[in-house]
Amino acid sequence: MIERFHLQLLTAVNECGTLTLAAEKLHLSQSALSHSIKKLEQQLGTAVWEKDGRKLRLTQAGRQILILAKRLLPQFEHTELLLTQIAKGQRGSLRIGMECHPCYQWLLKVVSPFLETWPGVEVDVKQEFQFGGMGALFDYDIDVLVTPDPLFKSGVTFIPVFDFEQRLVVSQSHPLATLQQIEPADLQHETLITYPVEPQRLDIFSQFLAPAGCTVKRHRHIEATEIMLQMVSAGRGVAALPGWLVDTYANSLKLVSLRLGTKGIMKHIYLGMRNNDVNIDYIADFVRLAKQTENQVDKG
Amino acid sequence: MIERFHLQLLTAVNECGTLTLAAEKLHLSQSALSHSIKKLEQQLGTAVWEKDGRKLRLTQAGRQILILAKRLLPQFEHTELLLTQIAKGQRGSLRIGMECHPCYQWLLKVVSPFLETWPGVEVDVKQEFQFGGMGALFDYDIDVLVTPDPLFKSGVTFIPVFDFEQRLVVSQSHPLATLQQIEPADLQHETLITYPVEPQRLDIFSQFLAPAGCTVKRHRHIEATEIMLQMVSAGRGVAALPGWLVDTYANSLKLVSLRLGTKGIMKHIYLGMRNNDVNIDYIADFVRLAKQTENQVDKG
DNA sequence: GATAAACCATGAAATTAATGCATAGTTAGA
DNA sequence: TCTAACTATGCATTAATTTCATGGTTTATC
Repeated sequence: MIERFHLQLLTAVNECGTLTLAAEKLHLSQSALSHSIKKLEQQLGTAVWEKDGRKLRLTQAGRQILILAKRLLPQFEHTELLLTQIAKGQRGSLRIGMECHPCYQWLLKVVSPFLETWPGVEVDVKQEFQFGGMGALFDYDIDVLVTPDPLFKSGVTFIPVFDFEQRLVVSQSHPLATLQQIEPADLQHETLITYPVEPQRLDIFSQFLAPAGCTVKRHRHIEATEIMLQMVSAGRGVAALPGWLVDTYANSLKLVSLRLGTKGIMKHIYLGMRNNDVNIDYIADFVRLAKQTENQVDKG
Repeated sequence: MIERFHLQLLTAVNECGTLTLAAEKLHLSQSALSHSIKKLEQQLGTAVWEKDGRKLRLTQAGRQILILAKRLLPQFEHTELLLTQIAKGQRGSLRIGMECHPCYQWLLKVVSPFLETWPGVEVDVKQEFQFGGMGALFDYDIDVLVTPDPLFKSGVTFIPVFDFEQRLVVSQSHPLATLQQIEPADLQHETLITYPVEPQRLDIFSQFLAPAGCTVKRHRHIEATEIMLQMVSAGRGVAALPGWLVDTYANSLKLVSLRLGTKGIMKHIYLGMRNNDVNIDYIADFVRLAKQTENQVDKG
């Protein structure tokens, strides 16, 4: 069996020229190396060096091992370096799961500084999960879940990072645009545009229309946030979206956002992660950065 | 320090799923593996697996090591396979040094069957040596020396493999072409074409012209055998070459070869090799094949 | 929810391997 | 022929690996 030590041995002897000097370099006795060589040669069934006077010359076999050493040793060392970085929490992978469609815009603001601070961490964003966001977290498909619906189970920690109001978006020329606030009945003749998810996961249904026993004239699905806003801007329908998100497009698309009900629908975005991971440096920092964005958004 | 054993350990656990089964596969106890893992993790400063119920899941660090394992283990194994072949004498390198210009044609007849018999042996032919063929042999620049001038020194063995007569080549229309044999004085008005080496290494000078105190009208150097023969064919000069070599071109180039002196110049090609290498299977076989060609050439 | 089965972890003892010491055996060069 | 500079080797020592026995956890089953 050729061991890593043998590769180092070959390399050292090759560089130093003699066993004695190689032994010094490896902080071992000349005797130890001599014994190692003898054992290796016995195992291989072939000499690694042949003595030429008081020098050692590599045999054919020895040359092959040296070639192997030159190729493999740097790879060992590279991986070990990587591992010390992982151990120090400087390197890893952060797979973010999104259970909140409009939050994508917000996420970009968090990821951007994160990538700069943590060059060694590979970031990936996933949006579809076979067994839901929680399942993905438990199955190690993702490391952090961005969701408005935390499920406080053991083994997982949820941290609130961002509050916002879910508001109705209409175009500036829409009849509802002048109202102070929207009541469920106001929507009965409207086309409501939402993301293509089950209605019970949409607050405008579960917290607004359903409790009042109201419905809308028509319900349309659109995947992309920007297209959705374009449709609203064109008067093709209304949508329920985070206030801060609407604000960023309000001027350019001539949009107005309105409170839903008297108190408005208040939402919170949570970051969920496995308890074990909470103290990983770069994950803690991700949470910190996520919390910071709130202030920026409020101002913006 | 990540050792080869650790790579095997990671691989085995990855394949078997559990420590217990991996231990079986590696012919060790489950306890031994558990101890090894603990030690490795302490050295690395990071966990390799994390327990999930009664299963083990690789950590980020563990995944890196597994990647390393998948890349390095096959290379270890490949080299070990190579070494067993070297140990059995099935593989190696045969660097042939040529100190006999025209023998190149002959060498091809030896190398061709050799390559078929010894697919694992890498053959290389070298023709120029800083310190002569013997020096190259002693310096391990070559493994076999093809030469007509053996130097019987200790440490090196020379084996005669091939006899031939050095003859004068002239074109069929040359005035000398009708002679039974050539005497030194016959060449005094001729242009002699030779390989570009020192005259003392050319038999026609050292064994034929010089002893008789004769010279030629002109002496030209040409490197390539075939061009040399073309020149002779065109009546531009005469040359001294092995009889068998001339025979192969006699018809196509309208050449005649003539005996030099009454007894002719008889030559022997020797294969020289280091004593240590004489018993290496493929080198012994190379000598055997070299001896065989003599019969073929005689007939041809 | 008790029980058995399947795992992994651990301490201590036993075994095995690696290492160093002292020294002998070579070789090269003065 | 010496000496300096190496490598090889037997033996004692030290360190490591491995096993054994056992305890603890988790999962599945009745």
